[in-house]
Amino acid sequence: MDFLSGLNEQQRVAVTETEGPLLILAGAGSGKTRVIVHRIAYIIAERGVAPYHILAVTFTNKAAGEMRERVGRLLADQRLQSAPLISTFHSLCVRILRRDIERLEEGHTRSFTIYDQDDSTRIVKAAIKDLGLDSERMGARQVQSAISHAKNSGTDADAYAARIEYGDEKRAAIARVYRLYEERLVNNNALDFDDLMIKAVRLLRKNKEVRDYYNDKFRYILVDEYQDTNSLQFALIRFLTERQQNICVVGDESQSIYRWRGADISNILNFEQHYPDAKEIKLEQNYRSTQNILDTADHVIKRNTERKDKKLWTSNPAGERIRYYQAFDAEGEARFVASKVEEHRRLDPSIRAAVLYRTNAQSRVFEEAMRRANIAYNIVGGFSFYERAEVRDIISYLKLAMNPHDSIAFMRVINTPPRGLGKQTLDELDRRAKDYGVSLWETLAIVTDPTQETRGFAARAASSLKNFQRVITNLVSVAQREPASEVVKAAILDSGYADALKSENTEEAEGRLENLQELVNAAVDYDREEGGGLRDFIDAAALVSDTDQYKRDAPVTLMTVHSAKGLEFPLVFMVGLEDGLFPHSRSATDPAELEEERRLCYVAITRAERFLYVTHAMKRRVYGEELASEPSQFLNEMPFDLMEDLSRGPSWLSFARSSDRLENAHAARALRGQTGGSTRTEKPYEGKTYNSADSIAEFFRQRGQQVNPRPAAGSSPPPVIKRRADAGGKSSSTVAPSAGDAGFTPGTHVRHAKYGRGLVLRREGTGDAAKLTISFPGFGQKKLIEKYAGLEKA
DNA sequence: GAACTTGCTGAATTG
DNA sequence: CAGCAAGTTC
Repeated sequence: MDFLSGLNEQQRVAVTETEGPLLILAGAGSGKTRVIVHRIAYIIAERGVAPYHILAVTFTNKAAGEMRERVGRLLADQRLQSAPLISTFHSLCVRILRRDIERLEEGHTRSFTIYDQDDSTRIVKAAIKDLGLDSERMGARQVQSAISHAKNSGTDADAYAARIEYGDEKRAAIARVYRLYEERLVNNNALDFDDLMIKAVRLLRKNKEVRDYYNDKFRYILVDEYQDTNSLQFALIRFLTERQQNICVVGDESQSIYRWRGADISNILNFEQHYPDAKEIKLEQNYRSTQNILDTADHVIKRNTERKDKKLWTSNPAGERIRYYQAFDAEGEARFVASKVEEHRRLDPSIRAAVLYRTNAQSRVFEEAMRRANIAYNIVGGFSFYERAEVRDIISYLKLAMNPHDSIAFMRVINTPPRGLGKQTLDELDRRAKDYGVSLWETLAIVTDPTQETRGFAARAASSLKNFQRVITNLVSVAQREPASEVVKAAILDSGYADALKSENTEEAEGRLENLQELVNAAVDYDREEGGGLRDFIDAAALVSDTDQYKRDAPVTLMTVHSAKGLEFPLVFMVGLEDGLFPHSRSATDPAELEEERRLCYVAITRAERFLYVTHAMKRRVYGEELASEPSQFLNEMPFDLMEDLSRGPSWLSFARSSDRLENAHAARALRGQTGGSTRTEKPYEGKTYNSADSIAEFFRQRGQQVNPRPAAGSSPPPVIKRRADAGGKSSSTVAPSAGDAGFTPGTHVRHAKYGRGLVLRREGTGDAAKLTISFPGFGQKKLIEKYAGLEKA
C-alpha cells in the first residue's frame, strides 16, 4: 500500500520525516488528521517499527477513536501483532498510574478511584461545611476552581498556605479547604482530574525506572492539538522524550482556545527552543472551505498579534457569500436558523449542519425551534448520559464494588434508593467515622458488629444499615468473579434501585429505567470489545467527555464553539454574535483573553465548508430579564463585501455599510489599540459604525411597539428594555426610579469622553448610586457609576 | 424521614 | 429563569 498517494508536497514531508523532533503547523482544514494517520501507518509499514513503540496523544476520546479507526483501516492488510497506543492525555496517565502509582508513596494504591468534577465539588462543599466556613459566602465551585488552578500550577496545599498575605481571609479559607480536600482524596484513595496529570508527571520525575520503561516503550510520539497543551502535559512529553527525540507535534496556534484551562500557547510557539534540532513544516492548503469563508476567517484572525505568520489558501471556488441575519430576539434567531436548515435540506437532504454558540445556555431556544420544525438534531454538551443521576448512582455502586472505602460513592448511594436513612443517621455515621479516623465503610462494620452495641441508632436505621452493608458486600464478591456487565446488573437489581423506580410508576421513572438498561448494554458491549474488567469500565465512564457525544451523521448538531473544534460541516450557523456574549464579557478586560475569543471566532468560521451564517439578536433574556445587545465586534471585523444581508428591514449591517468613518474614530482607535497597535499595511479601519439604535427603533416601529431610544429628560415613556428589578436591593421606595430621574435608561445611546459612543444595557441602583452597564463598540462592556461617568446623550 | 414550598443566589468555555 | 439550600408540613 502506498501511504503517500493523495498527499500534497508538505503533507508528504510531514509523513516521511520520521526521525527527530518535528513541528507541524497545520492550519484549519489542512488535512491534519490525515497526516497523523498516514504518518503512523508509514512508520509501522515503511520503517518497520513495531506498533507498540508508537504513542499518539490527543485531548478527546473522539479524536483518539477516529484516529484509531483510520489507522486500523490503513493497516488492515498488514497482519500486525500489536496496535499503536492512541490515547487521550488523561487515559494515558491513568494507565501509567494504574501500573506504578504506589512507587510515588503518596498514599494512593493502584486501585484508586477517579473523581470527576461533580465528585470533587461534593468534597469541596463538604470540606467548606466541616470547616464551618459557610458564612464566608464561598461558592464551592469558585473554591474548587481556585484549588484546581493552584494544583495545576504546581502549588500544593502547603505552598498555597505559605503565600497568604496578611488579612487575606479568603485565601486563608481556601487554603484550609485545599488541605482538607487533598487529605480526603488520599483517605478515599481517589484522584481528581488534575491529579491524573500531576501524579503521572511526578511519578515520571521521581522514578527513573518508570521513566526508562516508557522511554523504551514509546520510541515514536505524536501529539495532536499541541497548542492546547499545558505545562503538565508539556512536562509529560519531555519525560517521555528524554532518550529519543522522535517527537512530532501537530497544532495551530490560531486555534488555541484553552488558555483558561492552563493551555500555554508558548509550548507551540517555542517548540524549536525546547527541541533545538526541530524541523518545521507548514500545512497551508485548506481543503475544507470556500475562498469566501477562508477570507472571512483570515480577515478576523489577522488582528491578533500572538501568532506565527502563515496564510491559508485554497483552490476551492469562492462559493456563496457569508449570510448575515439580525434577529429581533433569541427566539427569532432560532426560528431563522431552523427555517434555513429546512431550506437547505430541501435542496440537499443529506447536508449536515451545525449551530455553534458561545455558551451552553444558548442551546435551549435552538432545541425548541428544531423540535417545532421537526428537524432531527443532536446536542453536544449539557447533560450527557454519564451525568444522569441514575447512571451516576449505579456507577457509585460499581465504585463501591471495587473499593468500598470510597466515601463519596458511599454517601451518594447509602440512601439511594431511599432506605429510611436520614440526615440524623448519616451525620452520626459520619461523626463516628471522623472519631475513629476510618472510612465510612469501616465505621459501618463497627456499628453493625453484633458484639458491639448499635448505640445511637434507631432500630430501623440499624437494620437499614445492615441491609446496605449486605448489598455492598455481595457486590464486592460479584465483582471478583463476574464480568463488568454482571456487576452492573447486580448493582441495579440487588440495590433495590430498579424496584424503587418501578414502583414510582411515572414516565420519568420509566425513562430512567431505560437509561439503566442502556448502561447495561454499554457494559455488555464493553465486556465483548475491550474485556478490560470492571475497573476499566468505570475509568472509561469517568473519562467520557461532552464532546464524545458528537454523532457524525446527525442532520443538525447543536454545540459550543469549543466542542466544535476539529469538526467540519457543509453548513454552519454562528449565532449570538453579540458584544458581551461573543466575545464574552468576562474576557473584555484582558487583551490576551480577547485574542483568545478571536481565535475562538476563527475556529467557528473555519468549521464551515460551504455555507456560513452569522447571526445576532437585538435583545436577549439573561437571568430571566431582557437585555439589549449590540453586535459583536467580530462581526465588524469581517469583510462586509463578502457578506449578504438577509435581515428583514434595516439592520446593523446595512447601517454599518453606509455610515461615515468619523463616527467611529474612537472604535477604530480602540480596535487598533487592543490588538497591540500593529502597524499593518492594511487599511486600518473601514469606517463601519455600530448604529443600531435606529434600527432597533425601526424594528419596534414595525412591530407596533413603543420605543424610546432617546428619552427626553423629565418624561420617560416606558423603556423598551426592562430595568433589572431593583437589583440595588435595599431602597424602600423602589417604584420606577427611572421616572423623573435624569439618568439614562437601558436602550439609550450615550457618549463617554474616553470610550465614545455606547449603548446602555442595564441600570442598577437609583439616584447617585446608579450603576450603568454600557456596551462601547471596541471596548466591550463597562460598568460605570452614572454620577461620575460624565455621560452625555448621543 | 420524606415530600413539598419558599427564598436566594448566580452562568463561560472542558477532561 | 434556573438550581439548590433551608424551612414547613404530613
